[in-house]
Formats: sequence, C-alpha cells, structure tokens
Amino acid sequence: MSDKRTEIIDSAENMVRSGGYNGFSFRDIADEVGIKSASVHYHFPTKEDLALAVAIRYKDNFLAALGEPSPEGSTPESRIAHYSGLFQTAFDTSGRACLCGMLSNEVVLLPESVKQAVISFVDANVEWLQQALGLDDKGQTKPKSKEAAQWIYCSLQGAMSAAALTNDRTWIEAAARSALERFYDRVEKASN
Amino acid sequence: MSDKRTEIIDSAENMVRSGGYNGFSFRDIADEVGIKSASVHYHFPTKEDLALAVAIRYKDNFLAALGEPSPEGSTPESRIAHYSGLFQTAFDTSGRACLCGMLSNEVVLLPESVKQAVISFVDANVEWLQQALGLDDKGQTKPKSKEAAQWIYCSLQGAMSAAALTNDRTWIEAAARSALERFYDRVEKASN
DNA sequence: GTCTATACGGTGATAGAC
DNA sequence: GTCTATCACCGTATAGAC
Repeated sequence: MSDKRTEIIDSAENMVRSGGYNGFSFRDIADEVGIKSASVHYHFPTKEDLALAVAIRYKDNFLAALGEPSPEGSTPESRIAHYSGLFQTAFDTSGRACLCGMLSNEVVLLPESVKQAVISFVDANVEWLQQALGLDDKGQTKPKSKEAAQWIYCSLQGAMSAAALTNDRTWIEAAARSALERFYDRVEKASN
Repeated sequence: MSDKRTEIIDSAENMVRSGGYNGFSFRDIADEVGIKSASVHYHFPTKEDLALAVAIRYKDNFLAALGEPSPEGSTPESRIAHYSGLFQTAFDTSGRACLCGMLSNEVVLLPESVKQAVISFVDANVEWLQQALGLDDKGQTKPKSKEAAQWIYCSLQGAMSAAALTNDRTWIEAAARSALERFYDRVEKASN
C-alpha cells in the first residue's frame, strides 16, 4: 500500500533516470500519479525538495542492497560480481541509467543540496568498493585499491549510460567482466 | 577569424557540455554571442539543427585529434595513453564533460538525428580503440578486444562525469592508469 | 489532500522591418 | 544578417476554496 507521497517519489525517480533533473516537470509527475501539479507541490514545496527526497531514497536503497562490503563467506570476486549485479539489475528492470549517474552529469544546474546528495552517493560507492577490494592483500595495497574502486565505479556508470543510449545490456556485461578479469590479472601477477 | 555561425556552435558546445540538451536555450546562446535569439534562429532554424551541428563538429574534431588507430612507431601502450590523453585535455581545458557523454544521458529527450550522431560517435570510439588494441596479438583476440574497447570507453566517460561532479581530475587519471595497467597485466599473463 | 485559478518568467519559433 | 515584436506554450510556484 503506497501513499501518494511514495507514488510521487517513484514517478520522479523514473523520470530523473530517463531525462535528468531538467527532464521532468511537476505537471508530468501529476499526470502520471493522477493528481494536479498543485497537489504535488503540497507534498514537495519545491523541485529541489522533491529531487532531494528522490536522491536520498535512491542512495539508501542502493546502499541497503549493497550490504556489508565483505560479509562472511564472500570472496573479492563474489563481491565484485555482487556490485556489478546491482547495476545489471537496475538496467534490466527499467532500461534506464543510474539516478545518481544521471544527476552527476547535470552538476551545474543542480540545487546545492541535491548536488551534495549525489556526491555522497559517489563517495559511499567508492568506499564500499575499496573495502570490498582492499581486504584481500595479495597485491592490493590501500592506495591502489582506491584507484581500482574509482575505476570500477566509473566504468559501470559509463556502461549504464551507453547501455541506455543503445538499448543494449552488453555494455554492462563488458564492464562487469572486465572488473572481474582485472582482479584475477592482478592476483596472478602478485603471486608470480 | 570566426564568423557568427562558428561562434554560435562554440557557445552551444560549451553549454551542452555543462548542462546537456535541455540545459541551454536560444536566448542563452544569443546573450553569450552578443546577438538576439531570432538571429540564432536565422543560422539554425530549430534547436535540433543546432544540436546536430554541434554534435557532428565535435565528433569530427575528436576523430581528427584521435588520428590513425595505429600509426607508425606507436605501441599499444602509447595508443591507450594517447586516447586517455584526449579526455584529460578535454577536461583540463574546460572543466567540463564530454559532449557526447552528456548527450548519451538524455536519449529519451533527444531529437532522432542528434541521437544517431551520438551513437555514431560511440561506435567510432569503440572501433578506434578496438583497432588500437587488437593489432597486438599477444593474448588479444578480436572479440576480447571489442570488450576491452567498450570498457575503456565507458570508464573514461564515467570518469569525466565524476570529475566534473567533484571538480577533480584524478578520476580521469585513475581510469587512464587502469586502462594501461590492465593492458600490461594481460600481456604479462599471455606471455607467462 | 486535493482542487481551480492564476501569476509570471522562460522557451522554441515566426513574421516582417531594416 | 540582425533586429523588434509577438506567439502559444510550458515551467515552478502560490492563494484560497472544498
């Protein structure tokens, strides 16, 4: 049972993931939810309020789905696969890019609070990845794992964008496989 | 000596690279160039016309700067470095993301002709990279090099986005270094 | 909570004078 | 080529009735 407020956030999330912050209007949302735009303003006075709520919920959900960076029984490979899998699923279930990836590209137009929320999403992702990677110390020193974390994050975001553009999920598969292969290469290299 | 038409394209390119297709208006352009919006419409009747001209010129310039995928005296490493370097320079000289990376994220809102131009930019990039990588056959089979090409492209686009968001060029450095390291790892692995 | 009505600026685009 | 003037519409946002 979802109240109108939740429906509005749902609708806004889909629209931002399709066309970004400037790609939707209160009237669009109102039409989809089945109310008038003035009613949307009742729940979220300004567009900034709405976008911020969307960004924060998205981040919370994403981090929750991510879970612990290195749970019992996991391997670095399984963690990388888990991470990539979230992007795969996000694309498969919506055909759309990552919300924060979309918003990242609009920095200059973003209200400050929304911008900060996006930055904190990126930081959280890199930190999670760094922990997931850095715990294995075969050839993985801390500073290196930061760079590897950034790189995995970037390649998946880029892949989401290309996948949405061409309507082709193989971009994400390529990024996911490359992340895994790269890991194996490094481990082998270190143990040689 | 640049005529007004060129100035308009210059201005539009900067604006698209900042805020995307929906992030600029004819009046914005007019103000920057020092004419009225009606005069902009004289040069480019519709927004689609203008965006298409910007996208095509950007693609042409980028491919020209790229040059041959494997010129005399080049090594796979030098080609990867050359490719990454273009992104570095693009960011350093403008602090902005890649034009086609920006437009990729707005597929749903893009006029069809512009969308096709962006897709052709992406295709050309992957093809160039594939040739630059695929000519070295130490452990690089053709299908693998396609995946590696996609992955290098995606990670640099993602890095541009993150760099613009955080105003920090190290994202691009990380992506560039990872691309190089990955190549070395694969060669070493193949020759072991 | 939702509505109608409305304010008011921005937007792509055009007609016609110079 | 560039201008002024104007169009019809869309954007965020608000006031006040129900």
